[in-house]
Amino acid sequence: MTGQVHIDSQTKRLSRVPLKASHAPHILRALDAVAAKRTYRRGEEVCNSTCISDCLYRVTSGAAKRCATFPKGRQQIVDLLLPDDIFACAPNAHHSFSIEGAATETVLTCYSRRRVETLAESDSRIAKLLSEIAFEAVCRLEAQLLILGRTTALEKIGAFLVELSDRQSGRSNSVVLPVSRYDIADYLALSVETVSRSLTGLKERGLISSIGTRSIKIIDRDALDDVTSC
Amino acid sequence: MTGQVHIDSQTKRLSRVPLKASHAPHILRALDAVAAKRTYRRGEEVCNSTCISDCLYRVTSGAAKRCATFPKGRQQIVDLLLPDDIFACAPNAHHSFSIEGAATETVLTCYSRRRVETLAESDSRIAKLLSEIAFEAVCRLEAQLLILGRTTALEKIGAFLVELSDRQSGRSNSVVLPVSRYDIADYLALSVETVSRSLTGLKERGLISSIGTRSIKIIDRDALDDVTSC
DNA sequence: CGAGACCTTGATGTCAGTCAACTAGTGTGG
DNA sequence: CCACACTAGTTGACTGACATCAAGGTCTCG
Repeated sequence: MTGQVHIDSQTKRLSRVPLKASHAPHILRALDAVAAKRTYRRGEEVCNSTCISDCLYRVTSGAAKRCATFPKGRQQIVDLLLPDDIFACAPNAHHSFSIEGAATETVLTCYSRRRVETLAESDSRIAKLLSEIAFEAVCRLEAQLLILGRTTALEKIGAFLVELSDRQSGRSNSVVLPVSRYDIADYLALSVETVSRSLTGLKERGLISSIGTRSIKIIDRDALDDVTSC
Repeated sequence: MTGQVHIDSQTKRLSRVPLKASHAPHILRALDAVAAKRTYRRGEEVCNSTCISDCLYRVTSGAAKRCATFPKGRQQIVDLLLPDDIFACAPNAHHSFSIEGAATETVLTCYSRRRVETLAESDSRIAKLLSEIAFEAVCRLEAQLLILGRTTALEKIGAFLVELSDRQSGRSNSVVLPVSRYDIADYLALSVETVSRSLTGLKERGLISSIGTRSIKIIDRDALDDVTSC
């Protein structure tokens, strides 16, 4: 399917390979002529689950977040959408979700969902594409679930950085944080303070270094993997 | 799609409706003639992500768990499969999953995945069914994510019971725990002791009562929802 | 310059993990 | 039949980690 497992012969460790082996974005891009592009600012709402959107979105640049709001106000980010991720705003019986821009500038390409679904009925490749989109969503959610399942904040932050690094550039050691610490906190179910403290903790241990507040360099990836694995 | 939102006029609260509005199990059941049934015992492995299975499973009775094992031994249950849930064992680049029987007796119906996928290419209803299966998986994962995202153990346990109640009988107030406390702990990323303590805590508050160890009655659902919502 | 969002650090209380002990049920084999 | 081992569940004592509250710092934008 999408993404493959490679065994790094040196470290005998499962190395992460970006999941972008999918050709779904490529196929969708063929429809860009009839698609609409829009730029969203941080916090600007793309859509929410009360209004059933007739759109399929592809992140072109920046980042979007799908978040659920608990009755007492706390937010939980359920999915972090990065460039080339495709998503729709499905209604959900149990919770109300909203999708917002998360980076300072987020560009989304919007495809007519009905059109794509109609195409899917005659073209099995499009149908397969829809399955693949869902499959990738499952993969992202599983990955986040495993991050949330970790016990300590350091493990969560470490795993988050590793995941982000994999999803972004694949092999490079520099990670760009597209979202604020507050969003990271909502993503990891931590408080902002703990996020901040954990990052400085990783710096003090010499595992990462920061270039500004929004860019991080992974110095000792093996040690980071050790911290991460619980 | 699957599942609908009803507003309970009395309580003005979003009431949960089972997601089983899906007709996917129904369609698949039409294939039961060419499907294989098997019974699994607790802990028995159905398949794991190293061997790519050519099967699509439907839970007929009992319960199955999809779990990931962290390097240092801890287990995280990533998906809890209850009767009429459909799942496959997809390979995952990042983690190794295994699917095991979780109830004492779990019956799975196994369909040929290749056959279903071939059917999907000619029959758009089958293709849609595959999308729907994925969509339901996304719903389950999102629900679990929101449970894991809660802060206190009481909230997690409460939300877990509510979710289980919804997925099982819909409206009845009795919840059958198909899995052990240990599995609940792995599902909620808690320790067994905390699971036990939280359950007795809910009992002491008079929100639930237990009939044996594996069956629970929800006494005060509103109060349980209050505990749950953070 | 001031306002506001974003980030960091410190002090403190609470909650959950860990270790340990105990009970109950279940199955096995002599 | 009983002794034994094993699994499942519960409860208690203790410690460590995270949330919370509070304060101060940095940056951007009007």
